Amino acid sequence: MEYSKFFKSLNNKEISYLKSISKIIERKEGDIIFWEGDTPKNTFFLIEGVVKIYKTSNNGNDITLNYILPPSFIGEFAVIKKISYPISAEMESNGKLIVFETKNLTKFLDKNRNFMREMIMYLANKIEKNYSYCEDLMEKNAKKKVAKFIKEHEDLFFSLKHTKIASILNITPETLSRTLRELKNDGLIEERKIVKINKSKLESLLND
Amino acid sequence: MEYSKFFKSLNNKEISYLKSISKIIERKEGDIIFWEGDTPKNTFFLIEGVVKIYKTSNNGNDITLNYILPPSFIGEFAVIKKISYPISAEMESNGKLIVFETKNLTKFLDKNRNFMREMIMYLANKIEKNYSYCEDLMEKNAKKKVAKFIKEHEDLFFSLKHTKIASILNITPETLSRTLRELKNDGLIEERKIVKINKSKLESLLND
DNA sequence: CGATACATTGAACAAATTCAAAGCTGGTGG
DNA sequence: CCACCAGCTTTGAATTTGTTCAATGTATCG
Repeated sequence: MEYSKFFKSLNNKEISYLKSISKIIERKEGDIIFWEGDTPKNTFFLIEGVVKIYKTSNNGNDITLNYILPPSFIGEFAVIKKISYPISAEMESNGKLIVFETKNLTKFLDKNRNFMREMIMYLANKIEKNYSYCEDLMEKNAKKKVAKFIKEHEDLFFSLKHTKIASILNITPETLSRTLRELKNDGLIEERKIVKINKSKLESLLND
Repeated sequence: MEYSKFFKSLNNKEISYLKSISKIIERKEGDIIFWEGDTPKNTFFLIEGVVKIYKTSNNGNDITLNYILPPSFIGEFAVIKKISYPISAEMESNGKLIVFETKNLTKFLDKNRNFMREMIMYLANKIEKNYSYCEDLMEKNAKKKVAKFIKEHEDLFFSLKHTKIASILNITPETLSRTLRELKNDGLIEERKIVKINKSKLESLLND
């Protein structure tokens, strides 16, 4: 796996150091990456799939605070602050992660100026994304909320289950279902039936 | 003004450099710090007051994305990313700001390892706060939303106008008013009437 | 004493949630 | 190959909750 794709400012030696203090793991939809309260002994970097950041409230409901698309660290702020995770992270789809040993990673960060620069840029990006996500969430009109999500994440719209999309948008699956119907009625979404072409049968028909 | 209070890792020389590329300004409630679309020629650091971060949607409604309490940079991510502000910032109360020349500040950041470290910690903090704010906003129940705000920001609850609090919480002033009444009825809030003591009149009564 | 800005209240309305039931779909075992 | 099950999706009806808009109340300041 080409780490250099994710950490562009680092030279070969530095990249191989990062490789030496990490490993790549695969995770399935529904797998938990870390729970609220966990100590960040490992630092996770998403390279494939979708991750949901959430909190479980007293009454047991999950509130989605963010979703993370690769390439991105997950919960890096707790790592940097050296506090236990105040949030949970769960796979919303199958995916892959780089898992770093936190201790070595933070040591490396503290020593390496380029990596620091990259981290600053990375954190700034994350803040921007969080604002943008927050903006989407605060849209109270479900129709606009869903429309925005489809527009910005067509790929996720087709690859994630509706329950997962609903959870990302903090709406109920029922509302999502009804909203999609409305969007279809309004002609904003077209329903395409997938037509499988069975070539051999076509051939045989033509040859009759 | 003791910059060293805000930038703890810097030595005297560095602090006086920061002073040389900045000035302190005062702003009043309702003043705009920057508009969405502005180029971040200046970088703002809040040292007193409350700032609202928001976006104006197509239909003209403001959506609050965050509120900022001192000491804190405002819109620092746009400065770091060298993009124009994708958000607006407005004073929700009277306050004070440090205004840096962005060009010199970013140059300084790029050269100074301690400042970089401090910035990384600072950005991590901001991400954490944003999640926490997001959590509060996503609470759909107005009663809990308001209760949480009062609990976490008793000072702001008493110092900000209700319209400002409502705007921070993304609810209408009417809802806030009704919610506060409910909280009072439930005994979660006690209404204390402030009794002003007019000492001179008291004196004169006693001297009669 | 207005005037102005802010706060509260009421009634009608809009929109999402909840809960229950029914519909689909893909996979498994007989 | 069919029947059945489990998980996901859709639909309906009742309910809850916040918004909107209009009106009234309240406070502060010249």
